[in-house]
Amino acid sequence: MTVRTRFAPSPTGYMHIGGMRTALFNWLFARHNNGQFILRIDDTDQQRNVEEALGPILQAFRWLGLDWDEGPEVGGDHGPYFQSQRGELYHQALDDLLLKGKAYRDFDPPDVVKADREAAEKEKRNYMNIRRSLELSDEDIQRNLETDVPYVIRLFVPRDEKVAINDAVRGEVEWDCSLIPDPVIMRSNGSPLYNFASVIDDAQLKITHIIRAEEHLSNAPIQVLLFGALGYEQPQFAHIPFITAPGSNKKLSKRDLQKLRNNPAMRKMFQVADNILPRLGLEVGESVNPITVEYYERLGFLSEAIFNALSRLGWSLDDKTENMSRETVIENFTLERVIKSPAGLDPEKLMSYQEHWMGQKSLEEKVTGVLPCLQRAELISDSLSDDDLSYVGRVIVALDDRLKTFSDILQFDDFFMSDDDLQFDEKAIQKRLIKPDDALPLLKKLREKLATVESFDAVTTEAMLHQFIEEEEIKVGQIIHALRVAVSGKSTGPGMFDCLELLGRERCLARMDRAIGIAESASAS
RNA sequence: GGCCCCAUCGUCUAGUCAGGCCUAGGACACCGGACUUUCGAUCCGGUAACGGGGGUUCAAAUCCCCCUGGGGUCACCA
Repeated sequence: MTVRTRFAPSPTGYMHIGGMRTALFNWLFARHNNGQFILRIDDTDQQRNVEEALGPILQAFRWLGLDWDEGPEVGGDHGPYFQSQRGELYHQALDDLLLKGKAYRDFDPPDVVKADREAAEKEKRNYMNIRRSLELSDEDIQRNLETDVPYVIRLFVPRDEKVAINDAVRGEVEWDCSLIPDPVIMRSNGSPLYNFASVIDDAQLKITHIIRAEEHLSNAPIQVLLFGALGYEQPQFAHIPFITAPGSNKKLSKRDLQKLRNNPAMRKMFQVADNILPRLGLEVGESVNPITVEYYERLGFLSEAIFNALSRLGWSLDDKTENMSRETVIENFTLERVIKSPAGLDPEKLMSYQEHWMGQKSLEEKVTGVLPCLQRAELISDSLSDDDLSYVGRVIVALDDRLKTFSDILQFDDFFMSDDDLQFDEKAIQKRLIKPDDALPLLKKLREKLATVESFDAVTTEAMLHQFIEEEEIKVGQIIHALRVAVSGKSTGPGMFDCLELLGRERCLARMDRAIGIAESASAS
């Protein structure tokens, strides 16, 4: 039998990282078993524009490299793949259940049901719905229908039975039906509820394995009952652990976005977003934040890294392998190696995957990755000459592994700013140019020497600087920090002489003049 | 509260089903050292865990029971 798995996102306008991980496991299981992965869209009661809200979600799938065999854009033999278009199928199933007596119309108005529930709560007993409508005669029911008395349809739960699943990750889990109230499967307005629609869809789409997050475990008994009542075979369930916020064991939720900001492990991710996103013309919000996939794409993370990190949330290959390619994960992914306990998202671990995969990238790939960031931040023009490209390449070579995400290039914007626009870090100027008494005189002397050095390549300037140090009888540290601040505006950066060579003589001298001017006027006042 | 799930270093996890190879392995983080003009990187080294209590057994992280702790879910949401 062909393995078929699915993921059923609601068109919300963003892809949650936890949902992405669930989708990934479904996709991996399908790919590992040469099966099919289906995307189905849960767009019942959607007010917003579905197509627009679906865009970022499909984009997240494409970015991560998760292709789907059936679903939006690609179609398939089991469609439609939008729940909103499957209404007819739900009603056929409903009629079937009603006919077989497996479901019934409940004419109790909502306030009566609510009162029942409150009464049970008050008496501290378990609420079970009172099946008053089951007492109705056929004539009563007929009359109710003719006079349009509103009703919902409930599944008739056989209270003397037990339901069980053999979960692929959790093993045998059993529920006592005597504790399960009859669930509503169709609203009074005629629309189906999730638990019901989902079962119909899964059955009709011939889904063999339902892989979903643990929070759905309590939906399982009802769905199992539904599969049985409809005469469908029960699919294999696999309830994978949900993802928790760093240092917590609570489910990572979009509702706790503000709380996450204060989470020590997440703080850095938000700070990066606050600093970088505006420069890219974006801002932190519902759709772009550390728990959405778009955040990582926008900030120039590698999809290989996110794929790797997501794979490791609740799954491992063995006792030591951490860095895995898509192929390796597909080849080795089994539900057997999915863990039961919650999986915590660790931004630092994620970053270590990112560093690993960035290290695998060629210079060309890095240039390509960095360009959109530079262009969006208007640090480089949209029409690039070969010289521009090779300059970006040389900067990246100098940056070496300081470039961890593509957007990190913005931290080294001094290579791309004009000499007049360059911002000097005030603290750095203070510490390196103003505070040491000898800094300014030395820097001025060095400036004159640099102006006359015959070539401005890294080797020559380095040799020159060492000669300068000997002549002045100083240590490297007494001049090089001042030089760095003067030339880049910052106190840290790539190798000093690489920086000089990249910028070239004219730009270095111009920047040194500006820095000297700033420092002098600051110390004068 | 009912039902259900879970429990190994600070974190993610290997080991649990088929008890001994576990003086509990790896990774991230952290601490120290080396290198270094800064930052970063790299290389060496180090600290650090089986929630508690009972069993079973020659032997328990692993099997059984109880306790404790944490979590999920209880809609005419998905």
